[in-house]
Amino acid sequence: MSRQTGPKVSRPEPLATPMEDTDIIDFEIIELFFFAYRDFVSDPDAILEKSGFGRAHHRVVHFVNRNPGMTVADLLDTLKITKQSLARVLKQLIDSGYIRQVAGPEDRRQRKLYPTKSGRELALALAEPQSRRIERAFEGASAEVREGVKAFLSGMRDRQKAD
Amino acid sequence: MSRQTGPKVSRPEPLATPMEDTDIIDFEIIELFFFAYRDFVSDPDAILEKSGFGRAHHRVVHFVNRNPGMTVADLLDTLKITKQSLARVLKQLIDSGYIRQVAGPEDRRQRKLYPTKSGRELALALAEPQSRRIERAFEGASAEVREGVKAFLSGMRDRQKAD
DNA sequence: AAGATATGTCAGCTTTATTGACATAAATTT
DNA sequence: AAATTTATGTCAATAAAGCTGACATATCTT
Repeated sequence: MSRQTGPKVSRPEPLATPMEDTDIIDFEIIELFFFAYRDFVSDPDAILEKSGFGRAHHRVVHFVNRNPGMTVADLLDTLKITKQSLARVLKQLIDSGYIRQVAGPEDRRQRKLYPTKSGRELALALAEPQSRRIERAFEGASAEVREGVKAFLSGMRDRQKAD
Repeated sequence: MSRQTGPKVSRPEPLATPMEDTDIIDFEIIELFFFAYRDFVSDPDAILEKSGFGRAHHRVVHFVNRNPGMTVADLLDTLKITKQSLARVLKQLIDSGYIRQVAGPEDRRQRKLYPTKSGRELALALAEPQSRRIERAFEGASAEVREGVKAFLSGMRDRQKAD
């Protein structure tokens, strides 16, 4: 296929030894985290594709339900995506009747976002399998471990970057 | 803008109350997990974009380094993506000298994948900030909590689905 | 010899993101 | 009042990373 035709290039030797955890690198957790998240989002993904929505819609529905009245700017800040990326997704959710916009009572430039009843239901339906998965993962865990997991996940976040 | 022009459609009322944790839904962990993962992958993303690579390249480099000699089929299985999706990314990594293919010694149809020296270095460079983040998140955690976090992450994975 | 398997490749499509440019309405500053 | 800034929306083009379907090749198995 790519059978080395041109002038012979000396290619570096392949390494056969696996990369293991070292003093400085914790590959085990890195990998566990990857698999955990991959499967964690697969539940809602399966539900969403029936409605023609994707992961991006899920995030928007989730946060608007958690913080009704949040503005578009708040949402951009939370999701760390661009305005244009959000726009399409948000428009579809509004057109489908899952989210409503209301002009801000003080600042009328703002568009405050609220879930509708069906938006609330969608958010709950999406969260349910994830929540069951979490409960399963906690099976047999002590209260200390449960709190420890929360602290760990919280500690994985970026510290506030100047703004 | 989208100023309701046509026949008046009665739109559902917006809901103003936030969704809180219930007996059945654990929104807190769902959200912590989202933020944790978002920031966790942002470190390598920043490194990768300098080389013109993306998240997909990272995953391939990681797993080939962890399991040198794995085949293309193994990788497809691990990443749960399609052959065609993998092909483009893998080709770029091979062309750039980070990964080498070697025909299987027993089954010569197989292409066993190995990292080169620079492939190993890339994998380590990508893992390093993630590992520091993990260590930071574990600060002050007891051995029990550390084990509990691993068990939790492991428990979040899908159980084996029949194959 | 026939069929199955592992891989590669071509062509086209979709989703989710990106950037840049510009428009509008409302609030704020001068 | 005029100018500027802010919050939002929108148009156009692009990119990354996935997808499906179809087909080719080499190799192994029966």
